[in-house]
Amino acid sequence: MTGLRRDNLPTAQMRLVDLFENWSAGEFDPSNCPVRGILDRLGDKWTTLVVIVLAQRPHRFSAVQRAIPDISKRMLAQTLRDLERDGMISRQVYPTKPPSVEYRLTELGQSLLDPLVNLITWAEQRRPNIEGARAAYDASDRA
Amino acid sequence: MTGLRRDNLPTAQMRLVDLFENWSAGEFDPSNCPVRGILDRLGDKWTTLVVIVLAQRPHRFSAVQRAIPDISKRMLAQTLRDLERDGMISRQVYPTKPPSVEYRLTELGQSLLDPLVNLITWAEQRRPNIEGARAAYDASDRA
DNA sequence: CCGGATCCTAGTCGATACTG
DNA sequence: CAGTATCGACTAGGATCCGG
Repeated sequence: MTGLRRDNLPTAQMRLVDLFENWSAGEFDPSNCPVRGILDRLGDKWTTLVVIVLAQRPHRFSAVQRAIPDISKRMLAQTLRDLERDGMISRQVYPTKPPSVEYRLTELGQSLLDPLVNLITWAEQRRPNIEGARAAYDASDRA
Repeated sequence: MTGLRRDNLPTAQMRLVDLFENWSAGEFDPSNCPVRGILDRLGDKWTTLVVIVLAQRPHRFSAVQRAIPDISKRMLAQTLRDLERDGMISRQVYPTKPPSVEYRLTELGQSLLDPLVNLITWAEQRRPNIEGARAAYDASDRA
């Protein structure tokens, strides 16, 4: 009942079992975990949105800001810098007057779109379940 | 050069274009964005790890803590509660003495494993690229 | 127009101590 | 064993001003 038989498991689960065992073998040093860094970045509130916006087409700084109305300049600049540092987007400066800077996804950035779309699709499909579960939980426990 | 032709695009990108246009049509209210809530949760530093641990098999509270050595009781309890609230895990209390509580993924939680594995796989494959880009960026800009 | 630097607030997380 | 309560440190993030 507590064990896990490897046969007849969904492939995703099997993959995770393998991954986890590999990590555990290496003492599972969390700072060395490749997933943490990636997911932390994706979860940092703006990165995903910026990637989605740039997936449409290259954008200038203020164009990104118009596309995401509730982002501050500070966070936009920081998010763009981090994404550039990770090689996900490229920054092209046109020394016009006034200057303009165009951001676009690199090939690496494009390659993120596939898993990202999977996640978004999952979120869309399962949103009713999640919201239902939340409502039920809140209703029962509030007593 | 700035436009985006719908033909001959990767499917992932096309999906995103569609999604984004739908969102924009509704004024893109960020608080109504289903993805934000999901990704925020996944990015909150522990959720993903806990899901991965529970994907191996059901765990008791302290077993999860042993599997993730650097999580505090406080954060573990909170993460488990949030996941339960979202219907991703179920909480089974055995009124033994001393009490024991077992957590396991629900069907909804299991369904997250597929997109999650995609993301992890992507992160593993692309980690050299990301780390290389980081090193290059830091080397050039430090001047 | 683009974005860096500064200041400050508000939420987040960890350590510790305590309860059922 | 399985949590909760309280506190303090840390930090993400918004507002604003400034420079290129």
